[in-house]
Amino acid sequence: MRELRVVGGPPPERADAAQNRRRIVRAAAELIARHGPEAVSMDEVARAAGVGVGTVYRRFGDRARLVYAVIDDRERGFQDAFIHGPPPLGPGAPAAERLRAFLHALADRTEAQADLLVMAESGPPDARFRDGSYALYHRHLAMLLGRIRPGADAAYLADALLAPLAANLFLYQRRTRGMPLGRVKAGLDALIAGLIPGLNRTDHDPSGEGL
Amino acid sequence: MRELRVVGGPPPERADAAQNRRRIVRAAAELIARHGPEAVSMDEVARAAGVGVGTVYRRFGDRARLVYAVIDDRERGFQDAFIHGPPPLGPGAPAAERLRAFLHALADRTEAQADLLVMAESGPPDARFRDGSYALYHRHLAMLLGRIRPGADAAYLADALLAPLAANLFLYQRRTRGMPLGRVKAGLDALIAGLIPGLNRTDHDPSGEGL
DNA sequence: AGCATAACTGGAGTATTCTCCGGATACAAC
DNA sequence: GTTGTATCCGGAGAATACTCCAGTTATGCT
Repeated sequence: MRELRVVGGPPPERADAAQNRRRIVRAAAELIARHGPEAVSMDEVARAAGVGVGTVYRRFGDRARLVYAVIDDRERGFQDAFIHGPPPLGPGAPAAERLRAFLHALADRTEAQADLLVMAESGPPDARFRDGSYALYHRHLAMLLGRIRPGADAAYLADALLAPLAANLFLYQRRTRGMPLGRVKAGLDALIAGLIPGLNRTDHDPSGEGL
Repeated sequence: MRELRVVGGPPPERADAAQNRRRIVRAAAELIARHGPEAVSMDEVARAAGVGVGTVYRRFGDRARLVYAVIDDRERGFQDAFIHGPPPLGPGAPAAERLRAFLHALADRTEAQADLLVMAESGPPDARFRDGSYALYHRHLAMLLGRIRPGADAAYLADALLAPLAANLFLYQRRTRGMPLGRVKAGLDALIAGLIPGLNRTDHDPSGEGL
């Protein structure tokens, strides 16, 4: 009995190709960890992985996608913390609380991966959006917003709330403007306060954490 | 009687250098208009301007700054429409109305210059922020926000309201997601509605323009 | 006018991303 | 096992952003 391929699905990846992919990602991650994200060229990655540079491009298409593959490797845990994990990030808490918790968690992730993210978001202008994780965050945010404000344009607002966490702006605020991380989170709170019925009259930090 | 240079100011630009700068910007603008922004290499610009490529880099530092120079050339009018122009964009209208008008005008500008802006915002990650116009928009927005919500973090919120109008996101929404321009503006209205006391309870378009 | 010097010029050179395609190879069918 | 073929491999090559520096020129001072 032979298993049939899903109609229209992509052809399965050959075993050697899959192994090469893993080797490339691992080599890239190690080089980045050792020399910093900017100092690592595609040729070096290819050599360290023991493959030709053509293979790297065949697997990943461009530099941005390779870097995203490294990032995804690091944050698989975060990716389902807000889907399956415990409240307030995961299901169980009110949507407004989940929204806030999600943005804070995303700020923490951006802080942790900032250099890698900046590198990934350079390159093609749509690099950030075509990556699977952006779509995931967008869907999640749109779902929460849809519950909080049924009449609003959740798809637009999801993009608009993700935009201030673009790595280039985030890093500019943190490094050049010198804003502490807590101030960024408090600013995000102020931004969403207006979108949450019942909170829009106060400028106080609802959690009492201060900045 | 000799005129003294302002202490600490940059040395004045030599006459031939100023002429070369104008020739470079003009050549770049013409090449971009003819072949599209992506098809223009720095070497071509240099040749068309009749200078060496080293001169282009001496004047502008990198590709992003050259493109911003071309953009600035095109929108000098817009730059003071919201500073000296008539209401609701310029002074005279309530701050909340000016805020809304400004974001709409900025959306129109982003629409008009989208390809150029995308090109300019590629390159160094902080390309967008170090350009003079970003600082101008940021100051203006922070000033308006400071009047509307004295207690809020105007500097952060100004960045956050500029973020959804980053060219790469804007173009992705317009072209890939297929959002009409009016929907972007309506979404921005929804975003700021929460920041403006008294408007935060309605999802209606306050202007009645629809989308 | 002549001179000293700081600024400018331009093109060869470097580094890097990404493309292309002839040859090798894994996998399926028999 | 053998064979056919779709997929994959890898390095040479093209394109291009940016650097460097030896020679030139504008500018201010005397």
